Amino acid sequence: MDNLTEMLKGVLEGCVLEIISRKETYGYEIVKTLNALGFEDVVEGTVYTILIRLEKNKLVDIEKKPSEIGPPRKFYSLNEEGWRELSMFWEKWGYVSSRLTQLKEDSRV
Amino acid sequence: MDNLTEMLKGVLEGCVLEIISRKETYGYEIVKTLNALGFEDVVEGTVYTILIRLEKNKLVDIEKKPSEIGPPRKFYSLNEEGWRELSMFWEKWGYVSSRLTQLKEDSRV
DNA sequence: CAATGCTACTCTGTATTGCTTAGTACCACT
DNA sequence: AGTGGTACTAAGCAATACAGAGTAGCATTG
Repeated sequence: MDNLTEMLKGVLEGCVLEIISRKETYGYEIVKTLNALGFEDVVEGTVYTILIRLEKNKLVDIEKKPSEIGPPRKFYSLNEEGWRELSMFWEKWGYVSSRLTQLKEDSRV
Repeated sequence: MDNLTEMLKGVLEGCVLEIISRKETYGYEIVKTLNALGFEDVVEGTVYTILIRLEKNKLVDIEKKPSEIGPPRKFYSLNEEGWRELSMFWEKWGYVSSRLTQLKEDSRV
């Protein structure tokens, strides 16, 4: 799927929160997870800026750990505020999603 | 629902296209339609910038008509390219939407 | 006829977000 | 020494939605 950029605004951060919520993980792995999920064009630069934002907004805890196959990794996990934010994200998504679905369905009547 | 701003990026234009596709309409009415649809905080400034963008991208035909209850209205209708864009929008939406749903469902397993 | 309120459009500037591009650096393998 | 995969950083750009102010037509009310 081409050029989803604009449509990903506002949802990509939520996806990253969701991925982190599953298990402690790090930037590079998050990129691969997103790619595997179908967001194939999401690149490192994008994810790292999101991670920095999450850190600045105090939604994550961070722990640096060495890796055996490369440079050290920064592991992210959600803190309490992060869980709240994730919950709010899904709530918003549900709202917007249902309105869009409704709009689309109406068009077929 | 509060502060959907970021999540509306990339979908609001599609909503406007969809609304125009139903019947020839004008900016002010589009705002009211969006508000009624559940996008209550969408204001005129936002819609008019979208309409100007649609015009610039040659996705709409425009006709100015007088109104009996106020200033004249600029009526918008989709041209062929507009219909193509609308179709692409729903395709993209379907894609993103299904990935998000999948991500959310996975989290409950 | 002045004031108010609804209708209707225009314009300037701002914040946020994701993307691009480039760079640094660690490690394993050949 | 060179290559390729791993892993993070950082500066600048483009697109979008929003805020806020202004202009203007028309109807109703006092």
